[in-house]
Amino acid sequence: MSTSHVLLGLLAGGPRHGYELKRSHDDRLPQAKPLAFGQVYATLGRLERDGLVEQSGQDRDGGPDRTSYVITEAGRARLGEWLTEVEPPAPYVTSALFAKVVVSLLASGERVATEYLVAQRAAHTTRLRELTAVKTDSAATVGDVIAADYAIAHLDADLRWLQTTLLRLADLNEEMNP
Amino acid sequence: MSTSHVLLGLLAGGPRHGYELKRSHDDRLPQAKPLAFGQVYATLGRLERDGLVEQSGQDRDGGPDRTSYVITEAGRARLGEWLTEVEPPAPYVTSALFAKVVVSLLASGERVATEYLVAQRAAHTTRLRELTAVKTDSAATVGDVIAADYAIAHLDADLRWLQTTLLRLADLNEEMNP
DNA sequence: CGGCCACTATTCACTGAGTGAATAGAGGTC
DNA sequence: GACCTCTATTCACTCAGTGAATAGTGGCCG
Repeated sequence: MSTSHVLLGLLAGGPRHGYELKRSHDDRLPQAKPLAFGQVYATLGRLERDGLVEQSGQDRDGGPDRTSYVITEAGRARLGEWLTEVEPPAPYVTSALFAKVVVSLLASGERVATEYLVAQRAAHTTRLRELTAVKTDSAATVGDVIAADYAIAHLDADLRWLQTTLLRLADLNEEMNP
Repeated sequence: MSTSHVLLGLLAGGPRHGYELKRSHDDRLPQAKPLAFGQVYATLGRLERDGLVEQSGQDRDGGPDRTSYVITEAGRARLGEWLTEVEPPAPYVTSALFAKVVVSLLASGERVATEYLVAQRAAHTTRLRELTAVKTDSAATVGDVIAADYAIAHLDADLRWLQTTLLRLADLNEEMNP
Protein backbone atom coordinates (compact mmCIF):
# COMPACT_ATOMS: atom_id res chain seq x y z
CA MET A 1 0.00 0.00 0.00
CA SER A 2 1.89 3.05 1.17
CA THR A 3 5.19 1.30 1.88
CA SER A 4 6.80 2.99 -1.07
CA HIS A 5 5.71 6.39 0.16
CA VAL A 6 7.09 5.70 3.59
CA LEU A 7 10.43 4.71 2.06
CA LEU A 8 10.43 7.90 0.00
CA GLY A 9 9.77 9.81 3.20
CA LEU A 10 12.72 8.18 4.92
CA LEU A 11 14.94 8.88 1.92
CA ALA A 12 13.91 12.53 2.03
CA GLY A 13 16.19 12.83 5.06
CA GLY A 14 19.24 11.88 3.00
CA PRO A 15 20.70 8.89 1.14
CA ARG A 16 20.21 5.50 2.70
CA HIS A 17 20.81 1.90 1.74
CA GLY A 18 18.28 -0.89 2.03
CA TYR A 19 19.33 -2.37 5.33
CA GLU A 20 19.36 1.06 6.91
CA LEU A 21 15.90 1.82 5.56
CA LYS A 22 14.48 -1.32 7.09
CA ARG A 23 15.87 -0.38 10.45
CA SER A 24 14.85 3.22 10.42
CA HIS A 25 11.38 2.20 9.33
CA ASP A 26 10.97 -0.21 12.23
CA ASP A 27 12.47 2.42 14.43
CA ARG A 28 10.39 5.37 13.41
CA LEU A 29 7.15 3.41 13.14
CA PRO A 30 7.56 0.85 15.91
CA GLN A 31 3.85 0.18 16.13
CA ALA A 32 3.62 -0.67 12.45
CA LYS A 33 4.39 -4.10 11.13
CA PRO A 34 8.15 -4.60 10.70
CA LEU A 35 9.28 -4.45 7.09
CA ALA A 36 10.81 -7.60 5.63
CA PHE A 37 14.17 -7.07 3.94
CA GLY A 38 12.93 -8.64 0.77
CA GLN A 39 10.18 -6.11 0.58
CA VAL A 40 12.50 -3.18 1.08
CA TYR A 41 14.72 -4.13 -1.84
CA ALA A 42 11.78 -4.99 -4.06
CA THR A 43 10.17 -1.65 -3.33
CA LEU A 44 13.43 0.21 -3.88
CA GLY A 45 13.69 -1.54 -7.23
CA ARG A 46 10.27 -0.28 -8.26
CA LEU A 47 11.05 3.23 -7.05
CA GLU A 48 14.25 3.22 -9.06
CA ARG A 49 12.49 1.89 -12.13
CA ASP A 50 9.98 4.73 -11.83
CA GLY A 51 12.71 7.32 -11.46
CA LEU A 52 11.74 8.32 -7.93
CA VAL A 53 15.08 7.28 -6.44
CA GLU A 54 18.56 6.75 -7.85
CA GLN A 55 21.58 4.78 -6.78
CA SER A 56 24.08 7.13 -5.23
CA GLY A 57 27.06 4.86 -5.33
CA GLN A 58 28.46 1.91 -3.48
CA ASP A 59 30.55 1.98 -0.42
CA ARG A 60 31.68 -0.30 2.31
CA ASP A 61 32.36 0.16 5.96
CA GLY A 62 33.45 -2.96 7.72
CA GLY A 63 31.06 -5.30 6.01
CA PRO A 64 29.75 -6.24 2.61
CA ASP A 65 29.20 -3.76 -0.19
CA ARG A 66 26.17 -1.59 0.10
CA THR A 67 24.22 0.47 -2.36
CA SER A 68 22.87 3.82 -1.29
CA TYR A 69 19.85 5.45 -2.84
CA VAL A 70 18.89 9.13 -3.04
CA ILE A 71 15.48 10.55 -3.68
CA THR A 72 15.16 12.36 -7.02
CA GLU A 73 13.24 15.52 -7.82
CA ALA A 74 10.41 13.38 -9.18
CA GLY A 75 10.52 11.45 -5.94
CA ARG A 76 10.19 14.58 -3.85
CA ALA A 77 7.28 15.68 -5.99
CA ARG A 78 5.56 12.33 -5.55
CA LEU A 79 6.14 12.41 -1.82
CA GLY A 80 4.79 15.94 -1.64
CA GLU A 81 1.61 14.88 -3.43
CA TRP A 82 1.07 11.96 -1.11
CA LEU A 83 1.58 14.08 1.96
CA THR A 84 -0.95 16.69 0.91
CA GLU A 85 -3.58 14.37 -0.60
CA VAL A 86 -6.32 13.27 1.72
CA GLU A 87 -6.96 9.56 1.85
CA PRO A 88 -10.27 8.89 0.14
CA PRO A 89 -12.63 7.54 2.79
CA ALA A 90 -13.12 3.97 1.57
CA PRO A 91 -16.12 3.60 -0.72
CA TYR A 92 -16.38 -0.09 0.10
CA VAL A 93 -16.84 -1.93 3.34
CA THR A 94 -13.93 -4.34 3.40
CA SER A 95 -14.21 -5.83 6.78
CA ALA A 96 -13.74 -9.41 7.83
CA LEU A 97 -16.26 -8.89 10.62
CA PHE A 98 -18.95 -7.75 8.25
CA ALA A 99 -18.20 -10.45 5.70
CA LYS A 100 -18.25 -13.12 8.35
CA VAL A 101 -21.65 -12.14 9.65
CA VAL A 102 -23.17 -12.13 6.17
CA VAL A 103 -21.57 -15.43 5.17
CA SER A 104 -22.55 -16.91 8.49
CA LEU A 105 -26.19 -16.12 7.93
CA LEU A 106 -26.02 -17.51 4.41
CA ALA A 107 -24.22 -20.70 5.27
CA SER A 108 -24.96 -21.54 8.88
CA GLY A 109 -27.84 -19.52 10.20
CA GLU A 110 -28.58 -17.09 12.92
CA ARG A 111 -27.32 -19.12 15.88
CA VAL A 112 -23.75 -19.38 14.57
CA ALA A 113 -23.74 -15.71 13.64
CA THR A 114 -24.88 -14.74 17.11
CA GLU A 115 -22.24 -16.87 18.75
CA TYR A 116 -19.62 -15.33 16.56
CA LEU A 117 -20.68 -11.79 17.36
CA VAL A 118 -20.65 -12.51 21.07
CA ALA A 119 -17.21 -14.12 20.93
CA GLN A 120 -15.79 -11.34 18.83
CA ARG A 121 -17.14 -8.78 21.23
CA ALA A 122 -15.38 -10.52 24.10
CA ALA A 123 -12.07 -10.65 22.21
CA HIS A 124 -12.29 -6.98 21.33
CA THR A 125 -13.12 -6.03 24.87
CA THR A 126 -10.05 -7.85 26.16
CA ARG A 127 -7.79 -6.19 23.62
CA LEU A 128 -9.30 -2.83 24.40
CA ARG A 129 -8.32 -3.21 28.02
CA GLU A 130 -4.75 -4.12 27.08
CA LEU A 131 -4.43 -1.06 24.90
CA THR A 132 -5.83 1.20 27.54
CA ALA A 133 -3.09 -0.08 29.81
CA VAL A 134 -0.44 0.78 27.19
CA LYS A 135 -1.70 4.32 27.13
CA THR A 136 -1.35 4.88 30.84
CA ASP A 137 2.03 3.15 30.97
CA SER A 138 4.46 5.80 32.11
CA ALA A 139 7.10 4.56 29.65
CA ALA A 140 4.82 5.29 26.72
CA THR A 141 6.09 7.83 24.18
CA VAL A 142 3.83 10.30 22.43
CA GLY A 143 4.05 8.05 19.37
CA ASP A 144 2.92 5.06 21.41
CA VAL A 145 -0.01 6.99 22.79
CA ILE A 146 -1.13 8.21 19.39
CA ALA A 147 -0.86 4.73 17.94
CA ALA A 148 -2.75 3.25 20.86
CA ASP A 149 -5.39 5.91 20.43
CA TYR A 150 -5.85 4.93 16.84
CA ALA A 151 -6.27 1.27 17.69
CA ILE A 152 -8.55 2.07 20.61
CA ALA A 153 -10.81 4.28 18.55
CA HIS A 154 -11.26 1.56 15.97
CA LEU A 155 -11.74 -1.23 18.46
CA ASP A 156 -14.37 0.88 20.07
CA ALA A 157 -16.00 1.45 16.69
CA ASP A 158 -16.05 -2.30 16.09
CA LEU A 159 -17.53 -2.89 19.49
CA ARG A 160 -20.35 -0.46 18.94
CA TRP A 161 -21.00 -2.04 15.55
CA LEU A 162 -20.95 -5.56 17.03
CA GLN A 163 -23.49 -4.45 19.59
CA THR A 164 -25.97 -2.85 17.20
CA THR A 165 -25.54 -5.70 14.72
CA LEU A 166 -26.44 -8.21 17.41
CA LEU A 167 -29.67 -6.30 17.93
CA ARG A 168 -30.43 -6.25 14.22
CA LEU A 169 -29.36 -9.78 13.44
CA ALA A 170 -32.87 -11.23 13.35
CA ASP A 171 -33.94 -8.58 10.85
CA LEU A 172 -30.90 -9.17 8.68
CA ASN A 173 -31.51 -12.89 8.71
CA GLU A 174 -35.11 -12.34 7.72
CA GLU A 175 -33.98 -10.16 4.84
CA MET A 176 -31.33 -12.56 3.58
CA ASN A 177 -33.13 -15.87 4.12
CA PRO A 178 -36.78 -15.01 3.66
CA MET B 1 -7.84 -11.83 2.50
CA SER B 2 -11.08 -13.63 3.18
CA THR B 3 -12.27 -13.87 -0.41
CA SER B 4 -11.69 -17.60 -0.42
CA HIS B 5 -13.81 -18.01 2.70
CA VAL B 6 -16.60 -15.98 1.19
CA LEU B 7 -16.55 -18.18 -1.90
CA LEU B 8 -16.64 -21.26 0.28
CA GLY B 9 -19.62 -19.77 2.04
CA LEU B 10 -21.45 -19.21 -1.21
CA LEU B 11 -20.64 -22.74 -2.35
CA ALA B 12 -22.06 -24.09 0.89
CA GLY B 13 -25.48 -23.30 -0.59
CA GLY B 14 -24.92 -25.73 -3.46
CA PRO B 15 -22.74 -26.16 -6.56
CA ARG B 16 -21.95 -23.03 -8.52
CA HIS B 17 -19.73 -22.08 -11.40
CA GLY B 18 -17.38 -19.12 -11.47
CA TYR B 19 -19.53 -16.62 -13.26
CA GLU B 20 -22.41 -17.37 -10.93
CA LEU B 21 -20.19 -16.97 -7.89
CA LYS B 22 -19.08 -13.54 -9.00
CA ARG B 23 -22.65 -12.44 -9.39
CA SER B 24 -23.95 -13.88 -6.19
CA HIS B 25 -21.03 -12.34 -4.33
CA ASP B 26 -21.74 -8.86 -5.70
CA ASP B 27 -25.38 -9.51 -5.00
CA ARG B 28 -25.12 -10.73 -1.47
CA LEU B 29 -22.45 -8.26 -0.44
CA PRO B 30 -23.38 -5.23 -2.51
CA GLN B 31 -21.49 -2.86 -0.27
CA ALA B 32 -18.26 -4.81 -0.66
CA LYS B 33 -15.92 -4.27 -3.56
CA PRO B 34 -17.11 -6.19 -6.63
CA LEU B 35 -15.08 -9.31 -7.34
CA ALA B 36 -13.17 -9.39 -10.61
CA PHE B 37 -13.76 -12.52 -12.67
CA GLY B 38 -10.09 -13.24 -12.86
CA GLN B 39 -9.93 -13.31 -9.12
CA VAL B 40 -12.85 -15.70 -8.80
CA TYR B 41 -11.27 -18.29 -11.07
CA ALA B 42 -7.85 -17.89 -9.50
CA THR B 43 -9.30 -18.35 -6.04
CA LEU B 44 -11.35 -21.35 -7.15
CA GLY B 45 -8.14 -22.83 -8.52
CA ARG B 46 -6.43 -22.49 -5.16
CA LEU B 47 -9.43 -23.91 -3.34
CA GLU B 48 -9.45 -26.89 -5.67
CA ARG B 49 -5.73 -27.41 -5.27
CA ASP B 50 -6.21 -27.45 -1.51
CA GLY B 51 -9.04 -29.95 -1.74
CA LEU B 52 -11.67 -27.58 -0.36
CA VAL B 53 -13.78 -27.67 -3.50
CA GLU B 54 -14.11 -30.10 -6.43
CA GLN B 55 -15.30 -29.80 -9.98
CA SER B 56 -18.78 -31.27 -10.21
CA GLY B 57 -18.93 -31.59 -13.95
CA GLN B 58 -19.48 -29.46 -16.98
CA ASP B 59 -22.73 -28.43 -18.47
CA ARG B 60 -24.06 -25.90 -20.89
CA ASP B 61 -27.28 -23.98 -21.09
CA GLY B 62 -27.49 -21.71 -24.07
CA GLY B 63 -23.96 -20.46 -23.87
CA PRO B 64 -20.41 -21.63 -23.50
CA ASP B 65 -19.36 -24.57 -21.38
CA ARG B 66 -19.28 -24.01 -17.70
CA THR B 67 -17.61 -25.82 -14.88
CA SER B 68 -19.42 -26.19 -11.59
CA TYR B 69 -17.71 -26.61 -8.27
CA VAL B 70 -18.95 -28.25 -5.06
CA ILE B 71 -17.62 -27.72 -1.59
CA THR B 72 -15.94 -30.80 -0.10
CA GLU B 73 -16.04 -32.07 3.46
CA ALA B 74 -12.67 -30.44 4.08
CA GLY B 75 -14.12 -27.26 2.65
CA ARG B 76 -17.06 -27.33 5.03
CA ALA B 77 -14.71 -27.93 7.92
CA ARG B 78 -12.55 -24.98 6.89
CA LEU B 79 -15.58 -22.76 6.51
CA GLY B 80 -16.86 -23.85 9.90
CA GLU B 81 -13.55 -22.92 11.50
CA TRP B 82 -13.51 -19.52 9.89
CA LEU B 83 -17.07 -18.78 10.96
CA THR B 84 -16.41 -19.62 14.59
CA GLU B 85 -12.94 -18.11 14.93
CA VAL B 86 -12.80 -14.58 16.16
CA GLU B 87 -10.72 -12.20 14.09
CA PRO B 88 -7.58 -11.35 16.02
CA PRO B 89 -7.73 -7.66 16.79
CA ALA B 90 -4.81 -6.36 14.70
CA PRO B 91 -1.55 -6.24 16.64
CA TYR B 92 -0.17 -3.59 14.29
CA VAL B 93 -1.40 -0.18 13.38
CA THR B 94 -1.59 -0.32 9.62
CA SER B 95 -3.20 2.93 8.80
CA ALA B 96 -2.40 5.31 5.99
CA LEU B 97 -3.51 8.19 8.17
CA PHE B 98 -1.09 7.32 10.92
CA ALA B 99 1.77 6.63 8.53
CA LYS B 100 1.19 9.89 6.71
CA VAL B 101 1.34 11.96 9.86
CA VAL B 102 4.58 10.34 10.98
CA VAL B 103 6.23 10.61 7.57
CA SER B 104 4.99 14.14 7.25
CA LEU B 105 6.70 15.17 10.44
CA LEU B 106 9.89 13.41 9.38
CA ALA B 107 10.02 14.79 5.89
CA SER B 108 8.15 18.07 5.83
CA GLY B 109 7.52 19.34 9.31
CA GLU B 110 4.65 20.29 11.50
CA ARG B 111 2.94 22.75 9.19
CA VAL B 112 2.36 20.21 6.41
CA ALA B 113 1.20 17.63 8.92
CA THR B 114 -1.29 20.06 10.40
CA GLU B 115 -2.65 20.99 7.02
CA TYR B 116 -3.04 17.35 6.17
CA LEU B 117 -4.91 16.56 9.37
CA VAL B 118 -7.26 19.47 8.84
CA ALA B 119 -7.96 18.51 5.23
CA GLN B 120 -8.49 14.87 6.12
CA ARG B 121 -10.90 15.86 8.85
CA ALA B 122 -12.93 17.85 6.36
CA ALA B 123 -13.04 14.96 3.88
CA HIS B 124 -14.12 12.53 6.56
CA THR B 125 -16.79 14.88 7.81
CA THR B 126 -18.26 15.17 4.33
CA ARG B 127 -18.30 11.45 3.83
CA LEU B 128 -19.86 10.95 7.23
CA ARG B 129 -22.77 13.16 6.24
CA GLU B 130 -23.30 11.21 3.04
CA LEU B 131 -23.39 7.94 4.91
CA THR B 132 -25.80 9.26 7.47
CA ALA B 133 -28.09 10.12 4.59
CA VAL B 134 -27.85 6.55 3.27
CA LYS B 135 -29.01 5.27 6.62
CA THR B 136 -32.15 7.34 6.71
CA ASP B 137 -32.96 6.65 3.06
CA SER B 138 -36.25 4.80 3.12
CA ALA B 139 -35.07 2.46 0.34
CA ALA B 140 -32.22 1.20 2.51
CA THR B 141 -32.25 -2.51 3.34
CA VAL B 142 -31.15 -3.88 6.67
CA GLY B 143 -27.90 -4.91 4.97
CA ASP B 144 -27.34 -1.38 3.76
CA VAL B 145 -27.96 0.02 7.21
CA ILE B 146 -25.58 -2.40 8.87
CA ALA B 147 -22.88 -1.69 6.30
CA ALA B 148 -23.39 2.04 6.64
CA ASP B 149 -23.18 1.65 10.40
CA TYR B 150 -19.85 -0.04 10.07
CA ALA B 151 -18.45 2.67 7.86
CA ILE B 152 -19.90 5.41 10.05
CA ALA B 153 -18.45 3.95 13.23
CA HIS B 154 -14.99 3.84 11.69
CA LEU B 155 -15.18 7.27 10.11
CA ASP B 156 -16.18 8.57 13.47
CA ALA B 157 -13.24 6.76 15.06
CA ASP B 158 -10.90 8.35 12.52
CA LEU B 159 -12.39 11.75 13.19
CA ARG B 160 -11.87 11.48 16.90
CA TRP B 161 -8.31 10.34 16.30
CA LEU B 162 -7.66 13.17 13.85
CA GLN B 163 -8.89 15.61 16.45
CA THR B 164 -6.78 14.38 19.35
CA THR B 165 -3.76 13.97 17.09
CA LEU B 166 -4.05 17.60 16.03
CA LEU B 167 -3.88 18.54 19.67
CA ARG B 168 -0.83 16.37 20.28
CA LEU B 169 1.01 17.16 17.08
CA ALA B 170 3.42 19.62 18.62
CA ASP B 171 4.42 17.06 21.26
CA LEU B 172 4.87 14.36 18.64
CA ASN B 173 6.99 16.65 16.53
CA GLU B 174 9.12 17.48 19.53
CA GLU B 175 9.60 13.78 20.22
CA MET B 176 10.49 12.88 16.65
CA ASN B 177 12.60 15.90 15.70
CA PRO B 178 14.21 16.96 18.94
C1' DC C 1 46.31 -19.38 14.68
C1' DG C 2 41.98 -21.57 13.13
C1' DG C 3 37.21 -22.13 13.62
C1' DC C 4 32.99 -20.21 14.68
C1' DC C 5 29.65 -16.75 15.70
C1' DA C 6 27.32 -12.35 15.15
C1' DC C 7 26.36 -8.56 12.44
C1' DT C 8 25.80 -6.24 8.02
C1' DA C 9 23.84 -6.34 3.36
C1' DT C 10 21.58 -8.20 -0.54
C1' DT C 11 19.28 -11.65 -3.43
C1' DC C 12 16.19 -15.39 -4.71
C1' DA C 13 12.29 -18.28 -5.28
C1' DC C 14 7.72 -18.44 -4.25
C1' DT C 15 2.71 -17.46 -2.94
C1' DG C 16 -1.25 -14.69 -3.01
C1' DA C 17 -4.23 -10.81 -4.28
C1' DG C 18 -5.85 -8.26 -7.85
C1' DT C 19 -6.48 -5.93 -12.69
C1' DG C 20 -7.71 -5.55 -17.47
C1' DA C 21 -7.90 -7.38 -21.75
C1' DA C 22 -8.61 -11.31 -24.75
C1' DT C 23 -11.13 -15.26 -26.25
C1' DA C 24 -15.15 -17.84 -27.36
C1' DG C 25 -19.92 -19.89 -27.69
C1' DA C 26 -24.92 -18.97 -28.38
C1' DG C 27 -28.90 -16.41 -29.37
C1' DG C 28 -31.34 -12.30 -30.99
C1' DT C 29 -32.01 -8.50 -34.32
C1' DC C 30 -32.14 -5.50 -38.21
C1' DG D 1 -25.41 -12.60 -42.60
C1' DA D 2 -23.08 -9.07 -40.02
C1' DC D 3 -23.27 -7.44 -35.60
C1' DC D 4 -24.46 -7.01 -30.77
C1' DT D 5 -25.16 -8.79 -26.21
C1' DC D 6 -24.87 -12.01 -22.65
C1' DT D 7 -22.58 -15.90 -20.62
C1' DA D 8 -18.21 -18.07 -19.23
C1' DT D 9 -13.36 -18.66 -18.82
C1' DT D 10 -8.46 -17.70 -19.49
C1' DC D 11 -4.21 -15.05 -19.85
C1' DA D 12 -0.53 -12.00 -18.99
C1' DC D 13 0.91 -8.96 -15.77
C1' DT D 14 1.91 -6.10 -11.42
C1' DC D 15 2.34 -5.52 -6.65
C1' DA D 16 2.82 -7.02 -1.87
C1' DG D 17 4.85 -9.99 1.15
C1' DT D 18 7.51 -14.23 3.22
C1' DG D 19 11.36 -17.05 4.38
C1' DA D 20 15.48 -18.89 3.27
C1' DA D 21 19.96 -18.50 1.09
C1' DT D 22 24.23 -16.18 0.18
C1' DA D 23 28.21 -13.52 1.27
C1' DG D 24 31.61 -10.31 3.42
C1' DT D 25 33.81 -8.66 7.78
C1' DG D 26 35.38 -8.49 12.47
C1' DG D 27 35.64 -10.28 17.12
C1' DC D 28 36.23 -13.85 20.41
C1' DC D 29 37.66 -18.11 22.41
C1' DG D 30 40.19 -22.28 22.87
